[in-house]
Amino acid sequence: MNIEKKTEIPQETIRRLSLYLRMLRRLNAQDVKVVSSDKITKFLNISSEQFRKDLSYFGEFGCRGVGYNVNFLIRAIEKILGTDKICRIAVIGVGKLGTALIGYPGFTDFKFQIVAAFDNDPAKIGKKIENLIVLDSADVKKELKRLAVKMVILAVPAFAANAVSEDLAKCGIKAILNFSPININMRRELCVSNVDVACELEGLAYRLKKKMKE
Amino acid sequence: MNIEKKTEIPQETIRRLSLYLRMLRRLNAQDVKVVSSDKITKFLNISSEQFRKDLSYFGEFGCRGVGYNVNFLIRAIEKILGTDKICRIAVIGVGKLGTALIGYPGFTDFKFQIVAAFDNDPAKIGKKIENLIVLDSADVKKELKRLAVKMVILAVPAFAANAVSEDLAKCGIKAILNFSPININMRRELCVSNVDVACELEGLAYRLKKKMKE
DNA sequence: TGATGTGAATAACTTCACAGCG
DNA sequence: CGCTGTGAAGTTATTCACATCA
Repeated sequence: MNIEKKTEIPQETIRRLSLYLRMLRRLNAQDVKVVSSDKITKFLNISSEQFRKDLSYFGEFGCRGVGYNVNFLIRAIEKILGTDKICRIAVIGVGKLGTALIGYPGFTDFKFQIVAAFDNDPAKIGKKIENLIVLDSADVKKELKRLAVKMVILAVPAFAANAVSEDLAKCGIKAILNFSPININMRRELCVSNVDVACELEGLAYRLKKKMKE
Repeated sequence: MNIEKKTEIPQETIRRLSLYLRMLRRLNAQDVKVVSSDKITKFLNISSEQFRKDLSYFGEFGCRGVGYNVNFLIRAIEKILGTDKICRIAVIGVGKLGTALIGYPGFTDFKFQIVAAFDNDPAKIGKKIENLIVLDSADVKKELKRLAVKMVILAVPAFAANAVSEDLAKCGIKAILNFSPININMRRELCVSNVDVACELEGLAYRLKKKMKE
């Protein structure tokens, strides 16, 4: 039976799996071997039923009356997400944000590897950032194919984002994490996730305003 | 009648309002005066009904048979979000990411102003980043009160995030945009929005894997 | 006529309540 | 007994279908 197609899996379930994973890694680092759904979700603002339901879309991972084996569950969720194998990533645009992301320390524990950086600014091409030589954006197609990169982080200025994403789609990129403040044109064959600082701040501003009124 | 309490407003509606706003500003920059819900949503992967429904929670903003006045709608949405007034923000942690955010060019068009930067590293305190002198984290309470800051961007290492957020809550901060790779302890009086690069990449990895199977 | 605005219908998600099992 | 796993119930969000009005 196709375990992942029993029913459609909620979007949010996937996001929460990431959170569970992070928490589980923390527990693992603290040498916790077994943990209950209550414990895992205690600091995540998520109910334990939600946790169990989320996992239930993919199978059974716990021991009734006992809880979950931390190590086992980490591997299981990594496998579900597809992050059990090394994932090679390129960064396009090495302005301040792109540069910061290349050096991002939050990837420890993760199998994400940044293997290339690109920019179209001649002043930046050839420079070294962390362990990477900045490549010419003009060579994106050639280089990404050579490096077998499937996923990129896009951190170029707004005006360039759409054109770059078109190029990326053409050279076989399937997933883009977009930090440019623009909603890039969604082709159906492309997975895009937008991180938008201004949107987040606006959301906070709204909640803040609402809270003040109460 | 309390226009915002007719019914509860979906979380996602607020996020989408931000997207509409961005699109409207782009149209405005192109000197478009009036626009239909179809046009606005065309490049956003959102249905026009959704757009109209989202606005309907807050009132009526269009002209039947005609569409929406771009300028008027921009102001209306800004007012809804509470971003029609200048919003003063502090950045805590001026590592690479914090520094990049201070110089973030995506805030043009917005009324967000970064008015202070803090770090606890003596090597960084007193240095200048963009137009700001980096202040000592020890003075957060005093300075944020003085500067009337209600919202902060948190970009400190994971291990420090929770302690800092506790401090912030104590000194009257009401909203945190958290870039630290940790879910900070949600006090009820605090609005928190987490931006988590690893989670986003994991989400993409999952969608990528799923797409490959099809 | 042509677009908006909105109740009603549908779909998606979460919570509940409890059966199942170590 | 305790904690997991899960249908059913309840809640929330989206889509539909059409009344409305410049």
